[in-house]
Amino acid sequence: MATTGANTPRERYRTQVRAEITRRAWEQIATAGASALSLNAIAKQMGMSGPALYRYFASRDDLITELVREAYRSLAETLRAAAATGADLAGLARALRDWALADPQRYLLVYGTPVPGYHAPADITAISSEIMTTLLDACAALAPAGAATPLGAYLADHRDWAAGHPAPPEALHRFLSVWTRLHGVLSLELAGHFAGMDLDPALLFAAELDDLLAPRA
Amino acid sequence: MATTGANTPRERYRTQVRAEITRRAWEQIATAGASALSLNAIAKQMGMSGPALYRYFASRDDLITELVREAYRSLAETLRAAAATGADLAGLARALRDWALADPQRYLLVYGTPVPGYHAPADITAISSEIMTTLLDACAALAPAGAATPLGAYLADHRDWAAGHPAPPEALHRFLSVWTRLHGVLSLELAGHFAGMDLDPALLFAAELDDLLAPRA
DNA sequence: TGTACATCAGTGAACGCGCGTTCACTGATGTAC
DNA sequence: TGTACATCAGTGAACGCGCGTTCACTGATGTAC
Repeated sequence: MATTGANTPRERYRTQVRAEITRRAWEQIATAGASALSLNAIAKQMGMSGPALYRYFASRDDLITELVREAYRSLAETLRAAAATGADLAGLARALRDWALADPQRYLLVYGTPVPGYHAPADITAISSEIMTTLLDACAALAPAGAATPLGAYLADHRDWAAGHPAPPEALHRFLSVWTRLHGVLSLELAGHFAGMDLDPALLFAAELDDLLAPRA
Repeated sequence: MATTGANTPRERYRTQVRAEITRRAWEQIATAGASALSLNAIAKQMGMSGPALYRYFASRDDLITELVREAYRSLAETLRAAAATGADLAGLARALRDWALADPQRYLLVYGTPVPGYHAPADITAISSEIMTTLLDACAALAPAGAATPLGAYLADHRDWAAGHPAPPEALHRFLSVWTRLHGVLSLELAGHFAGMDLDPALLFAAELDDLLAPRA
């Protein structure tokens, strides 16, 4: 018996309904943000009574956790797929931006303002490090990132988060730059901070990426 | 008559109570995030009945707008004060980080996940551009930022957001880099994404800043 | 193939809660003569 | 200085709302003999 159920009609039905619930939840989040998510509102949209949803999710928090999990999984899969088709770091960066723009609130659910006190379950942090690994691979595959840096030296001693990845310290450094810098442009774009500035965010993102890939002095 | 009231005892009392309301509101936001902010809860904390607050704020949205305004003003003032004491770009960056760490939710209220559909009043965007101006000044005061870049050329044609600031295109480019990159490290730090990675966020921030100030190839 | 039983999706009523906001009011503070 | 009036902070009751969640239930679907 596969643990990945969905064999019997009942199991198929269950996963179908669960999928519809999360689909409507995403719509709601896209419209009004994650804090406005309401089980009752979703039930009403589906023509069901509120309590019915408790057959599928133990609580509202449980649903949100599942959404966070879906978001991480979706991003991990998107990057993995891009890497599988031979995308380099630049390609992964573009895939990241496309993924973020496809559903800004989904990106922000993962990388945006956290709910104070919320702690993600362990399996989610595992997916998160899968994402990092994919990007780290792409960083390591690039030409050497220039001279050793002070931060590189520090990272040589603090590389547990890389989960045994054999990337040299310079690649670790590059990964952190890529992550923080792409997130910087992207999150300001998604938050609308470039609106009204008559700037094309795509150009800012591209310029950031070019600079990240350019050789250094 | 100064429009900056607070002359009569009643006016002084009014501004005092308003200040206490916003102070408690900040405490609440720091504890549970902006979406959990509740007028009734603040009133209860102050030993007042809920409706009493309507003497001071027309609505919950009104209070939140005032908090956003306070946050922008506080940051503008912090940077302005640092610049006034001769701080260069690096000094302003450090002042920014200190300000953000002093109250993470305050930073995130300004630069974090936006509430879909919320539009800030005009006076707030004015303060926002004051912040940009201060940073832009510091960018322009630096040694020339290296060779002209494609983005610099683009910015030469899209500089309305700089509100007539005489900075050369390279300085505009540098400002955007500073803004997006510092925000990148800082927001990931505040969101707790470096937690569990055994990394010192201060070092990441410092490395980002060093790289921003280093001369380019 | 048919019958007895178990599983389980979904309902409707109900609980308790806290929310934002309005309204008519009391009582204290300030103002004008 | 004292009195009449206006201003205004704060109260308490009330409205309507939607929330998450529980519970006992009905009825359909699946399982075992």
